[in-house]
Amino acid sequence: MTEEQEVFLKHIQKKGLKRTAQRELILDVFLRTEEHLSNEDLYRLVQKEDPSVGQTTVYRTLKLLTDAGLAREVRFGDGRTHYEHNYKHQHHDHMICSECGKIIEFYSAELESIQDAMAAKHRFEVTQHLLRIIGICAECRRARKQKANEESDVRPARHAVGRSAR
Amino acid sequence: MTEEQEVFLKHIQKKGLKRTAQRELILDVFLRTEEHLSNEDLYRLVQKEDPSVGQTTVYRTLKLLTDAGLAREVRFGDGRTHYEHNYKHQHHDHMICSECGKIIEFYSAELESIQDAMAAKHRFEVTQHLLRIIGICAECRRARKQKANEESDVRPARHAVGRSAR
DNA sequence: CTCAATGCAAAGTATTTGCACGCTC
DNA sequence: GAGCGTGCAAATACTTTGCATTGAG
Repeated sequence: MTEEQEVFLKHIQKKGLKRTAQRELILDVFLRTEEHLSNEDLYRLVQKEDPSVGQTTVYRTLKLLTDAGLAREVRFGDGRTHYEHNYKHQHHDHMICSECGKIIEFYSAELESIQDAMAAKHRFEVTQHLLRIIGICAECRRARKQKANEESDVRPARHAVGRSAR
Repeated sequence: MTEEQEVFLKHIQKKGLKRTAQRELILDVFLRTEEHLSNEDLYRLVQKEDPSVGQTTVYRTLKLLTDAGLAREVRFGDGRTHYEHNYKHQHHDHMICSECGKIIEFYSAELESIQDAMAAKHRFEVTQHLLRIIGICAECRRARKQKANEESDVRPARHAVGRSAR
């Protein structure tokens, strides 16, 4: 049994809840997937292994995993909630490319310590923090630049490019 | 006319849109309110001055204001989108008390520069960033401590306190 | 045997869209 | 006058809840 499963079991027992096949399957699939999963994503993956599992159960189990400290909720601002591993995973932050949707994870000890210092200054006890940097990734920038060059046959075009929303 | 109104007007004209009483009222109410407004919040405030304005219009106008650079979307993770002033307002971040819901705004130049450095390292062009620190504010901590002291007549209680979600 | 867990359908939220009518430009 | 803007109702999208049934302890 993995450590995570033990943590889960302990949580279940402490809360007087029950161990069920669905919960174990959902946990299992979640653990196997090193990504930012939305409810829907996880639901689909679980479905592949047991089509009888309902979406509601996935919703409920993800909350449970979050409670147990195995998962972490992340909202990227696209309307749905994503979950990522939280057990023995170093805290990290995200850069999101608004062009291609790619998510880059990064970590900076300096960032963390300054955040803590800011919190301390306001005598605020930190439970968690979330940093999201939105912008354009290296690849999309390159693609963009290339396109601009192709167009520059006609006109230098040194103005800012208007960005499209949503 | 305030600077903001000029910016708005210019945006409207540039886009070939139209100046309407509703848009002006909504902008006006928004500018008067130095808070994090949800759509609903703004809608209610606008309603007080003109009950005929529809909620849809508020939704659409807030998007417009965001486009014009006057407002900024902020998602605190409670499911709805909030808006705050963005014109000539220094970028700032938020600490959110999970106990009382209070929002503390703060700013750190160091944080900003490290974020920029991290982005540069990944050759990522930053459009915007959002930092949210969730925890317990000074007041709620005090209240909590006091309560703990009152209870300590019975038992020293030096264990960690379990936090409640949502 | 008791009470939690599940799956379905229905109910909630928050937000967007289709449409007929009204109002700027 | 042409086309955008508006308000309403309906449609969406995501998530939660009520309920009868199933299953774990």
